[in-house]
Amino acid sequence: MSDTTIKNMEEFAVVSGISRPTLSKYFNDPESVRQSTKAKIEAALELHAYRPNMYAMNQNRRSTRNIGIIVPFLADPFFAEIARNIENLVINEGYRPILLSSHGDPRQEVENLISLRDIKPAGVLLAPLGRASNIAEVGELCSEFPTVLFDCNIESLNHAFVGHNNTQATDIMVDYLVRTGEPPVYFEMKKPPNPNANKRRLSYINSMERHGLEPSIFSVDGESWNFEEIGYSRGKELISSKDITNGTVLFTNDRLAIGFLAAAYEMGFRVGRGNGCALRVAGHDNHPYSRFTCPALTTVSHDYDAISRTSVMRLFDLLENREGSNPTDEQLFPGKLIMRDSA
Amino acid sequence: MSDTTIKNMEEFAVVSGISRPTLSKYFNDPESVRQSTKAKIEAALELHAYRPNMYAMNQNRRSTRNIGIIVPFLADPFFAEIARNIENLVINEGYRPILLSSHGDPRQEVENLISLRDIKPAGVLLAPLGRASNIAEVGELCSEFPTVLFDCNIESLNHAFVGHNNTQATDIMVDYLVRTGEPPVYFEMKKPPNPNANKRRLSYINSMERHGLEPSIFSVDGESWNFEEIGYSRGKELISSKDITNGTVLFTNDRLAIGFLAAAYEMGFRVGRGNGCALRVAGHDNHPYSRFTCPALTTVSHDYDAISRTSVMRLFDLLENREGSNPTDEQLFPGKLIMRDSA
DNA sequence: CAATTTTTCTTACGCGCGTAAATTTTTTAA
DNA sequence: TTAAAAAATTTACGCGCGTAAGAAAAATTG
Repeated sequence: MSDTTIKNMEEFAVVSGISRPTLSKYFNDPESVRQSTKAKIEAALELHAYRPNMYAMNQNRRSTRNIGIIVPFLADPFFAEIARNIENLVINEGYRPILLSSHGDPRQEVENLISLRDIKPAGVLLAPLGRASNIAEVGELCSEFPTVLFDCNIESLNHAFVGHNNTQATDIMVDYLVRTGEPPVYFEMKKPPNPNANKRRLSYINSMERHGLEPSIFSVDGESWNFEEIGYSRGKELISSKDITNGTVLFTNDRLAIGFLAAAYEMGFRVGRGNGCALRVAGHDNHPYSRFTCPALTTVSHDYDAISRTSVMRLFDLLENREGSNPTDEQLFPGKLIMRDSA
Repeated sequence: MSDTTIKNMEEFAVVSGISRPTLSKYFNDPESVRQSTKAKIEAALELHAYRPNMYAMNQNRRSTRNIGIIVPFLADPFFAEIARNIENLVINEGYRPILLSSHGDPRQEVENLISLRDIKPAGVLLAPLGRASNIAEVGELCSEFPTVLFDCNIESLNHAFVGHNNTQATDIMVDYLVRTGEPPVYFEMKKPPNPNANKRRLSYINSMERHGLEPSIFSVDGESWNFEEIGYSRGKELISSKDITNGTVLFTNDRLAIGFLAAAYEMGFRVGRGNGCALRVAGHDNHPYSRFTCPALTTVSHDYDAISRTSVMRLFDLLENREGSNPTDEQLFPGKLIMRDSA
């Protein structure tokens, strides 16, 4: 590497012997110039470290290569994993992911949407908070930039969406539980932050009725994203009051189940499907920690890979051809039963 | 809101009746203009939605208001929490946090450092991967931008650092365990990705010797960040081979302990300090999930709040006054014993 | 080899804003 | 009321790059 510091494209044009407009072309797409000049440029690049100024580039570009990614709660390993997947896919497309978390707070979500506008993203991948989301703001964003919703749909927007088939997933779980033991009662939050919970509850009810069984639902208080805490404290109450002492409990999501398992353990109730187990417990999501609960949690997994891959793919469809694949399509991927020791 | 769309500061100057240079001043610091003009501007802002183009701003500014934040592994709720704290503090200072995760991969860490350069951050808060970090690259970044390291120091850089007092924290845990039961054996990874682990091991050894006890260490294989998996599988092996059947086990970190607890549970070993418990288990970090293990995990907490607050504070010290508070200082905050049921 | 196509070069302008200098206006102090 | 200080205005240039248009050079074709 040489000692001369190149501070702009003009200077790099001099040392590389390539004109600035051609360099500009190269940096926007290395394949758009002749092989021989590409080679020259890259040779010069080896000698004189230079990178175009991102702000100057994006100022004039019709479109930046930024892709906004908003998830509702990054401290949840579930979303952290999905975000990580999506980030990598976006990078592989030669774009620049900007990851933002709403931290479970609708105001933060709106803040994030505003931040995104500053960044003038080429497109955005948005997993909305759901029930609490500011639908008007989200709708505006969707019409402002090419956007794909994932994980949680806002149906009134009638916008491109890819996610998990909550109905089918709950269904196979109920089937499994009914087939292998006591039919499940259902444990959920009265006001779930995420509307997927509604789909899951309905699916539970339908499945139970299809089996000729009476649905039974515990709707507990709690509004935040502290699911483990809610599962733990409400679970303890229900066990104390003898509302739950045996049988099978199906939880809206793994995190509630994780909290409940802690409560059951603490109160001396053995969970599992073996002899001497009072309770069976099942979750939903295949949370990264569900393998390490005591006992390991039986759950339904999302098709993480298909969902993230398809979200990104559909976004780039939008970017390249706005008329392309039906932009209001909802695309769902089936869940997969993960049998472990808890049920 | 009016129907006229303002597309740049020039146009906004016309409709607001304020000159462009004054507007520029206002947007860089609303308090830098007279109250009366500030009021006029904000009145106009109500009528004509306008936001300065971020790219054009940052292109010419001596310094952007971007603050880069790099954490080693965002899918770990531990870092997710810290990152969330820091983000909020940065926003409160009127800056713009850019959060990047290295996903446990040193190459990704270098990628992140390079990405940061593009963004021309005013400053950066970096929690390095540690042992695997590319020290040369990190060092360059430190000299290029005002930087504060946190969580994990790279001592050879001799750079501003704020973190957890691993030595003291391990010490109080060993004290507690020795005082209340069997002295602990130590469980760690042979090649821990994070060098804090070395401090903890040394502290364990010292503490034990101070008590006149023989240190005993299990160094298990495994190099990745799948700590739970490692704790689980290695734990199962050690229990099977009867290397661990009773007594007290102190783990380098909570995530290893979480995995081990799952293994112990599966193999029918009861953990806790009550009667009928074969094993006591203790962790380190006060991981967000450590409250919900079976049994709840006794651990040592970082002073999350002080660490994130101080990191941000010291970065802004650097920003405002490069000569200020000794930039090579290492600042440690003591850990706090969290007694729960596992030990 | 000439004719055609493709690529590069030269020239020039614009993006939206920061910022400096000189001037004018407004506010504050005396 | 007047002088001094503070703030706003006008004017003008620059940041680093995108991009358009016409000329020139290089590669491809027959």
